[in-house]
Amino acid sequence: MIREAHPALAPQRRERIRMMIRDGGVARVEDLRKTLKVSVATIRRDLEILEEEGKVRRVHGGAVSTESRLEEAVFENKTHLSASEKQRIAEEAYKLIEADEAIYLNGGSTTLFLARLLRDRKDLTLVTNSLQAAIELSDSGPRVILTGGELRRISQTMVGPLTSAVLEQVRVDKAFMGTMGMCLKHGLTTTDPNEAYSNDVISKQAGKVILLADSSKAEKVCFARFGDWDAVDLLISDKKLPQKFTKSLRKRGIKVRLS
Amino acid sequence: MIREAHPALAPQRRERIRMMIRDGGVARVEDLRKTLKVSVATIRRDLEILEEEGKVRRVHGGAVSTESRLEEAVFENKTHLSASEKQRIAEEAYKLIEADEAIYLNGGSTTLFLARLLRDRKDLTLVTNSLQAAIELSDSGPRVILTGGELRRISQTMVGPLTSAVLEQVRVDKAFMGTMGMCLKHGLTTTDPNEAYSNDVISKQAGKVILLADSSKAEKVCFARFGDWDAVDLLISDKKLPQKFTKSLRKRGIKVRLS
DNA sequence: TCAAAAACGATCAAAATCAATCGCAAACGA
DNA sequence: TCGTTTGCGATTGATTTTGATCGTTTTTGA
Repeated sequence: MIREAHPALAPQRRERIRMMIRDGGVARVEDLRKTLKVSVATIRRDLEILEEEGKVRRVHGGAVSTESRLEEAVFENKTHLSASEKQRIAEEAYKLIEADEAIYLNGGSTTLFLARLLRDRKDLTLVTNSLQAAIELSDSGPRVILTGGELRRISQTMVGPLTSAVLEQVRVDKAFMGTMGMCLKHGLTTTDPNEAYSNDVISKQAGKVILLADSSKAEKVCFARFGDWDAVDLLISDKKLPQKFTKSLRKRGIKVRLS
Repeated sequence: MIREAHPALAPQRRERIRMMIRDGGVARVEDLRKTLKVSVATIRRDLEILEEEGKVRRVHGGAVSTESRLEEAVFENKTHLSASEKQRIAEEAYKLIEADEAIYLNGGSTTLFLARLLRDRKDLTLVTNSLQAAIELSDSGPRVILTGGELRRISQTMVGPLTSAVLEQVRVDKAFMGTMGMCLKHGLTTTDPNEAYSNDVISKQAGKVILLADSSKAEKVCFARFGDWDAVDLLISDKKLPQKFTKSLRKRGIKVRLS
């Protein structure tokens, strides 16, 4: 029987399960097994304990949350839509992060996936305007710096003029940015002008700007424009991204990586 | 048997272990052994001592922090310790809030109770450095403005120099402040200097400073001093507060209300 | 309604971790 | 100098955790 080299401590693992179930509302045993890299037996035992503690309720195939959290339908649905693409994009992005770097994550489901990968990276400094990312890393992981500002409920991010007060005082090596829309002609767009403004500010403070966007975002245009393609160093997307899109960007000197 | 040339003194080593566990939330025996270059037996003995002192909780494979949220029970216990007093104090404080006001809440369990009472107050603007308060009100309630800054894991608050960048740009009608210690002689104190500094800054930006502290805080002194009794307009506490305490404050022109 | 598939629970063995014990070496005081 | 104390490392048997197996139960879909 081969055991993991440096397994997480049991309470750590259970806490993570609890978080996943709380945030997602539900979790399947199989998904937990893959994420945590332990056997289903262990997952089941953990769920049993968590159920005794009243933190989750077991059902056939997994468990559901008892601590009904904020999680509104809108946000969650978006997270699970094309979740596997987002996961792969996040994993690809993770490879770019070197030791002791300072990075920025904005709000959005793709960047949240990336945040979850940072749990064991105590060497990093993470700057973010995403409340969800902060919650995810609130018990362990990198040094976390929140931007502050007004809480925008629908996206669970901090935005507005106050945000830039903090942003202007930090420098990050890499900014990983999710976006709502990316269009060759109209550039990068999101729904809220305040959100756009924050993205703009941090782009200028970042050594490299790395755009994380699955193919569903291609040629979409939202209300508020931010940055410009020129500011982007690298786009990480999935294989369904139209060839034309990739080509055009590369012609402009923007690297494109498809996971 | 080969011993290290200049081994750290035992208490030094234990302090280091305690710090590592506090910062990281957890530590495994094997990792500690490699870091500190002593045998596992020694690590275990140290953990045993630290557990007796209540500083860590041992688990199979290592130990977890008792101060972090990982060990939910402890945090919850602290919240529930004299919970009814805190609840009543919060309710009393709530009565002071008028329509359309801007208020500030710092971190702490008492202010968290107050935050929970604000769920239906869409007219208010809430400024806070407490992640927990923000989560509590993340789906509905007042306009929420977070201060930003570095996330302090133990208290789940945002602190440090970056915080003041935002704080200096806002004005609030009333600041509701929890504290760790209040002493007639040594003033108001908390455990972390950064936390203290944030409290200081907002005190100056507030129309009225209202201290929320149950009687267990009386005559307690912690490490980092903030503000001063002169800055406080009103103290809300419970009936167990020593008479002498109440009298002395009133003589100084500070209102005291016992719920 | 029935059969295949998936998930479950119980059980056992391997591996990691733990606790108890011993002995050594340095520090200390008489 | 000598005995005592203290801290540490090593050994060994016990305990805990984990993964795999297998028979049973639940779900799913025809």
